[in-house]
Amino acid sequence: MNLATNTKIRMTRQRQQILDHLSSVKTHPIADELYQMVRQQMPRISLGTVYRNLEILSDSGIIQKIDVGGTQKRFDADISNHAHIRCVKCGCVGDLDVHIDVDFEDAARKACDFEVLRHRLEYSGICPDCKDKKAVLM
Amino acid sequence: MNLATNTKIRMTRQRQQILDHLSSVKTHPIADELYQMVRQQMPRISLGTVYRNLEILSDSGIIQKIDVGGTQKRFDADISNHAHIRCVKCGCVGDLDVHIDVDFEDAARKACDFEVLRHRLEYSGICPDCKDKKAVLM
DNA sequence: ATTGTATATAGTAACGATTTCTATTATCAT
DNA sequence: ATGATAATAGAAATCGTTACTATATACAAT
Ligand SMILES: [Mn+2]
Ligand SMILES: [Mn+2]
Ligand SMILES: [Zn+2]
Ligand SMILES: [Zn+2]
Repeated sequence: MNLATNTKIRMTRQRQQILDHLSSVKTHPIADELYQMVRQQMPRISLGTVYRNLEILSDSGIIQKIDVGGTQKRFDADISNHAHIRCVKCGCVGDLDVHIDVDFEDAARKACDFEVLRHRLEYSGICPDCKDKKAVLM
Repeated sequence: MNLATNTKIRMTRQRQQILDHLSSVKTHPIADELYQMVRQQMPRISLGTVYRNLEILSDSGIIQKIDVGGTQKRFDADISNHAHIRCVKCGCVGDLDVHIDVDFEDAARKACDFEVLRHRLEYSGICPDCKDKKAVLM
């Protein structure tokens, strides 16, 4: 299951907490980070519940799962179309509103025999914090 | 260690086989697929050796490790700058020579506080084989 | 060709992220 | 309030990848 389903989902206390916490941050947390956040309010929640709900919420199109390399998937309550940049030093992920006026899919259609569906633009670099740390060491 | 190192590496029989097999295909195989290929010639090679050598070869800049989503990393003996497209049905990965005349890094620099280093453009779609299979079912 | 030594190997165990399993509990349309 | 269905906690399992270790190999110097 990968696209948004139109099945209505039950709103459990756990699911609501996960969604609330994810909505309140701009950091693109991994599953375990959300687990730690929600545990403050619900100490008995299980990590499996966090994983399952993140899956259900992203399948429903309410949040998005993002894969910017590295070993862990990240999650974003902002489902608008925007790019991401990952810090090669600390692994943090930031938003990036680049608007490049190019029809990417169309360009790709001319270059292969696939039925082109979507594209993803991802950046890597060094975040402000890590830039500062580097400066201190010099 | 992530960038090309200038340390010279020993050429073992195992390493040569892995490199030869990878160079002979255009399929962007995963580690286990290369393991199966090399096993035809060297039945005693261990999967750990395949993983270690793929790491060493990509650190040396001789091959590239590519991450196009999904759970497994893929490898490519073609180190030229080109994009990839992944089939959402079967997971196969194809090459894509799209040349979009845009300074991606520069566009990103204006949109965030990161020191922008590089970008990656990735596509997903349906490969020719899976298009045919779908047609047969209709 | 022989040697020395740093590096690589096979085989196996460990790891870490994610998924699956199952008995119990909660949601929500009726 | 009831009951059908979906969700939960907690634990075990899965799977890609990495680490460990005793033995073997590559290769530069002799
Ligand atoms: Mn975002
Ligand atoms: Mn390629
Ligand atoms: Zn950073
Ligand atoms: Zn396909």
